[in-house]
Amino acid sequence: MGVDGPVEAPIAVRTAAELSSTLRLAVMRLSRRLRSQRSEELESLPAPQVGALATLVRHGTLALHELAQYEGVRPPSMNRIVGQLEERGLVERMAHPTDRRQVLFAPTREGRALIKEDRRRRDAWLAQRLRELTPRERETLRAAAPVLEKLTNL
Amino acid sequence: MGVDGPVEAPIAVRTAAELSSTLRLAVMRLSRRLRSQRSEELESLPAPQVGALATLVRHGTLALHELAQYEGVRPPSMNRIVGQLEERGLVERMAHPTDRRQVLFAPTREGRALIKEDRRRRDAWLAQRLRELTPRERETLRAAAPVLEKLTNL
DNA sequence: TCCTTTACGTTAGCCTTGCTAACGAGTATG
DNA sequence: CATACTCGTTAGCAAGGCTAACGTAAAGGA
Repeated sequence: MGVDGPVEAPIAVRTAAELSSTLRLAVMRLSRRLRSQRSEELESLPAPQVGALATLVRHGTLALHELAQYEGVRPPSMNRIVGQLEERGLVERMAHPTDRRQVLFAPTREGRALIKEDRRRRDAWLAQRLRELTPRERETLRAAAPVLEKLTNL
Repeated sequence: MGVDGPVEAPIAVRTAAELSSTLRLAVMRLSRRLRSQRSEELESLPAPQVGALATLVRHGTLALHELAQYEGVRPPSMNRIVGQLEERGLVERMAHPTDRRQVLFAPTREGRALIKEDRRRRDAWLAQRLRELTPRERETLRAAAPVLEKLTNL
């Protein structure tokens, strides 16, 4: 670690393989840093609950098995998670309009506020880092952002 | 699909706040995708063991408490983790040359090979995605890679 | 239509993994 | 040389994931 070249000559990215591995490393590390910038109120919430709540905020209303699938967890596990979220008043359950087997979950106003605050927090952290770049570097990232976004949809 | 240029009108990234949130979202999503591309041999290894092994490969030789710190885990937990890695022949323990309290851990040849294969796997996945971009988009990412790397070091 | 099959959510019970507390051995410090 | 501190380890506890099994609801076939 810590063997950085001079600032004027950052690591050259020439070959396709270099591009892959540099990009992979940077993205993984940056996401770790971002993940650690959790807001204080969410600190007290276990990670699985945060994940489920965030997914509910993103998608609106989901059945239990759908939510479990999104979170990469089995229905019984998700059952426990949403139970805890419900106890804290962060999600609410309701009956499916036509299929009475399904139980739908949606975030409450409070749940939504919590997630929003967390995003705001991470954005603020990243924004501060971006301010420490040169205008030219920011411009580069501005151009790259849509491409990175496209990459996640391939 | 558009041939070239901003025909698809991807999300415009104008303000600083937009840049932060777009970048944050893309980085988090991309890292999730990357994380899921774990190599088959590592599939069988629990995540904590993979993490510890990867850290050992990156840093070479570490004492137990250092490794625990890197992985954000308490010494007793790390103790169990390296015990399991040792059983599988992926790491080996040795005495500290001067301080007889400390126990040093280093990856074995096999452990190193496993992590290397995993990285190769993820690189291959990302490289394939990159090939699906336009040359112009790749060029954009090539310019952005060093900036992203710098970002992780701020 | 009725009977069988499938899907959904829930409960029960197990296993893994993290933690704190406590301790012995080794090192630093007065 | 006695005391305080550090490191690794063990023991025991709590949380969270999983599979198995079950009741209810919907879908499908004779």
